[in-house]
Amino acid sequence: MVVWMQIDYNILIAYGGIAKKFEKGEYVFVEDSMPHFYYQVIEGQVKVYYSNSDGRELTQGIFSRGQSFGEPPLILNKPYPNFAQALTQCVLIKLGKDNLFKILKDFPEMSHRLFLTFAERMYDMATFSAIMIKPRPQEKLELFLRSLRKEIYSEKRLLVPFTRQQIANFTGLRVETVIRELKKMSKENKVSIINKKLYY
Amino acid sequence: MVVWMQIDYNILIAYGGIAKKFEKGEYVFVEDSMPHFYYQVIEGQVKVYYSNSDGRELTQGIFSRGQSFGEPPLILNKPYPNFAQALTQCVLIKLGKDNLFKILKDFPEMSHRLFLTFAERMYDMATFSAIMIKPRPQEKLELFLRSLRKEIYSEKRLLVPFTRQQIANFTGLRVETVIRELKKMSKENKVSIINKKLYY
DNA sequence: CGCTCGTTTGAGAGGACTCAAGGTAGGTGG
DNA sequence: CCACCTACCTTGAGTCCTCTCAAACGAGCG
Repeated sequence: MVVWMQIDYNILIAYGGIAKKFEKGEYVFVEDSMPHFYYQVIEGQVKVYYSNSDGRELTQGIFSRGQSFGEPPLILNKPYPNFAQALTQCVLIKLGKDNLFKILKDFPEMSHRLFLTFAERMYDMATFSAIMIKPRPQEKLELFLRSLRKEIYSEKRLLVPFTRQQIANFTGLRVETVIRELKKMSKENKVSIINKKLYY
Repeated sequence: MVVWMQIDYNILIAYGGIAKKFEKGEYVFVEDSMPHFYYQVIEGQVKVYYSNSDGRELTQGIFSRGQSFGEPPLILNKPYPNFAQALTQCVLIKLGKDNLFKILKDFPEMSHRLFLTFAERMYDMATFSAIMIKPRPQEKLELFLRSLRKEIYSEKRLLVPFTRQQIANFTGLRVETVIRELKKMSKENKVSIINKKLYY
C-alpha cells in the first residue's frame, strides 16, 4: 500500500525538518498563539478543533499519517484560530516556515499538491458550513453522515466510525441531542442502530 | 489607487476569458450543479452563500472587483455546495478550467497568488467556524465584529457596513435576535448605535 | 403621497440544552 | 473468575432562550 504524503519525508528532513514526539493529549498549538512551524503527521492522530468557554468543542478535522495541518495561519503569519491536540501518541515533523517556502519553490509538484489539498480542505469546510446553517439537529446529522460517504458509492449501510460524542463535536450538538435524534432517525429507518453501533 | 486583481485582466482575455454581464439577483451558479468556469469579478458584487429550506441563509463571502470565487469545486470537479448570486449588476470574466490551468502553469506568480488567496480564504472560513460554535448570540456577534477589523488597528469605533439582515446571514442568527442582542451590547457599551447605524 | 426596504417591538411556543442519574461494555488487576 | 474502573451510552425532567409570527415605524425615493 502506498502511503500518500503531503511532502516527501526525505525532502522534509533534507530541508531541516525535525521529528518530534507528542504524548496523547498534548497540544501541538493553541488558540491565539503565533505559528512557527509546518506540521506533518508521521504517526498517530491529531485533532484540530475550536472550543468555547462552555467546554463545548467543534472538530475541524482529524489528521493522520501523511497529512499536514495548520498551514494557513503559518503562511499568513496570523494567530491560530483553533487548537491542535494529539489524540494518540504522535510523531510529527516540524519544519520552519522559511524552509517550507524553500521546498515549495524548489519542488513545484509539492507546491501543486499542497494547492490541491487546500482546495479539498476548502471544499470540506464549505460542507461543514452547510451543516452549521441547518437549524434542526436531524438535518445537521443527515448532512454530516452524507458527507462521510462522499466518495463511497455503496448500497449497504456502513458503520460510522465515531462515538456519539465525536459526532456531537462535528455537528456542534450536544451528546444527548445526538442520541435522541439518532434514535428517532432509526425509527424512521434513516439509519440503523445495531448493538449501539451506528450504520448509515 | 492600484486595483488588486487575482489574475491580470489581459492574461485572462489572452487565454480565452470572456466577459459576461449578470443582472442583479441573477445566479452565477447554484447548489449541486457542476462547475465549468473560473469566475473573476470585474465590476459589481457577488454573494456566495448556503441556504436551507427554511429560507434562511448563511453568507460565505461577498466578492468584488478583482476577486475570484468558487474555485475549489472547479479544481476538484465536484458539485458546488453553495450558491453564487449577483448582488448588483455585475461583469464577470468566465474562463474554462483547462485555460485556467494553463495560466497557472505559464505564470507561477499567478499560481502563488491564488495559493495565498486560498490560505486567506481558509483562515476566514476557520474564523466563521469559530463563530458557529458559539451557542450564545452575543458571542457570535462579538466574534463576527472582531473579525471585521482584523487588519484595522484603530482606537475609534468604526462603522459596520452591513445591515442587520446581512449580519444575521453572516452569523446564522435571525434579524430580530441580532437587533435585540446589539441593543443589549449597546447598553453594555460594547458597541455604539447612533442613528440606527452600528459602530464597533 | 405611496411604495419599498430596513429596523424595531411584543407575545408566545418549541425545542435543544442543562443537570442529574443510571446503564452497559470492555479492560485491568487481585 | 470476580470486583472494579473507565469510557460511552441512555433516559427523564425542567428551564431557558432563541425563533416564529404579527404588526408597526422610519427613511429614502420616484
